[in-house]
Amino acid sequence: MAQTNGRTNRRDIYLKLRQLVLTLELAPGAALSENELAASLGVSRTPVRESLILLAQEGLVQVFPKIGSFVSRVDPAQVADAQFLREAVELASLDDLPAALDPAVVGELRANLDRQRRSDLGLEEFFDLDEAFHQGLMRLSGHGNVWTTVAAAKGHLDRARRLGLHENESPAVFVAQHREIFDAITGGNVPLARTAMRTHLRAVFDDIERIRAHSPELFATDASSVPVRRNIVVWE
Amino acid sequence: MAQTNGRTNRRDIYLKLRQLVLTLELAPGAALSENELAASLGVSRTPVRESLILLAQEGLVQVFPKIGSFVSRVDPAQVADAQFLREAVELASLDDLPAALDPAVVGELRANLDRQRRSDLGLEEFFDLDEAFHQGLMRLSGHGNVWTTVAAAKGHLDRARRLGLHENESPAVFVAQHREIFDAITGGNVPLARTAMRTHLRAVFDDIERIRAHSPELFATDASSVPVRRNIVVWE
DNA sequence: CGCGGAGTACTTGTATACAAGCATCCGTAT
DNA sequence: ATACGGATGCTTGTATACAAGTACTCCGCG
Repeated sequence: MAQTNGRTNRRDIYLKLRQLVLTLELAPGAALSENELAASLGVSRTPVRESLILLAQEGLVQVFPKIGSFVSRVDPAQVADAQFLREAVELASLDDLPAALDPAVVGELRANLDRQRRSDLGLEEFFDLDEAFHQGLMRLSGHGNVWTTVAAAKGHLDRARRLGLHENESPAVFVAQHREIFDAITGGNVPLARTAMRTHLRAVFDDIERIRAHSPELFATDASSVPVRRNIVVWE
Repeated sequence: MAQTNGRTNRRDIYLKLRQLVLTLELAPGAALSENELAASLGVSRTPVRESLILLAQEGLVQVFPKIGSFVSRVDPAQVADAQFLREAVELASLDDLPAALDPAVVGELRANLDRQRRSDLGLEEFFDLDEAFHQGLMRLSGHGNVWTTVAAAKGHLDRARRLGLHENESPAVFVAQHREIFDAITGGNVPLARTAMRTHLRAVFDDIERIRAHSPELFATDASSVPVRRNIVVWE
């Protein structure tokens, strides 16, 4: 928790850039110029640069000294790592569920699921609800804060998921799986919840190779390859 | 993964400060001044400041705008979170062990264990070996890179471990547990490995309350409490 | 036409100057 | 003696100037 209490430009810019990267509005491989970003955002290089450093630590951007900064391409290895991490954590979390579930969180999850079933659900709305749903499950077992770490590590996975859903059918199948997991948990059937959770988490992951064949330019090939310096910074 | 290829002052300073915090040479609660650190290290504020921002994101330091920066006190909640995370990941890793273990890694682990059994083992050496041992286990199942994420998240846990061992007996019991885990793995007995691993990981954790009673000033009480501004920056 | 090299325009890394805010200490008034 | 207030010295946040290095462009030469 990089808590800088008072509102600072850096925090705002960090969150904004992070959002742009995760939503693919800043495409993998795109060149980022500290100067241009600073000019676009109406601030100096300092907060922009510090934000990029944080994003680099998360693996969302790559900074090559004296060369340039780039939105990192989706790295299949990092996607697999994030998949393993979240699966391990979320499954272990199910084993720590208390006998009496917190009714407030349960109600919140139920409301979340209701919104997921709305027919006019947009993609970004679904991702927000999905994120909140999984974090809520972690809170049920008292490990809500661990989700922060998982969330920080799964940037590559999230981008791959977005790629999959952008060119895929509706997220209806995932919504149904969410329901299944939730019902198993509230029904006290932990083994069933584990099975449903594992199935759910792997559903997205198994799609990645297909996506990669479809849009190879968004994926990393060699980890140390330097992207071309082109300014594709077009947004808003 | 924050790869800035060419050597930069920032990377060096970041690693140095991180080491000082994790080894408790910079005590929890100590005040850090960007200016003083810069002067001590012979550089300007910029690389120091950027390092502190990274450490803040890891939760190892806290930055209060216009007030000061402090080495974060050990937060029992974050220790518990890290414990849960590493246990989930390391146990799940055991389930992914291949039938044929990589002989190179196995040999490396064996050599590591031999060094752990040396009678003149220093504490810092033990911690280094311990870190390498657990990372090696993850590599056996092909999840070596995930250890990076776990390592980044377990800063508070590591500091608690050091506190425990500083005032505790020798790490001999942990070395024996390492051996037990290793033997179970090479013997192909995954269930036994899981049991041994869980026992091992919880051995340290269960000691924390005792340590806390002994040195309460190093632990956080209220998450939002601002430490006193005193310059105890004494090292080397 | 092909190729090489100097110039140039960009990049990030670092240092420094200034801005804004908090805390403490000290002097003054009550 | 005590309460209040302003000066002062610290802090981090931001902006900017400069340094070092890469890559591309373009012109001249073979």
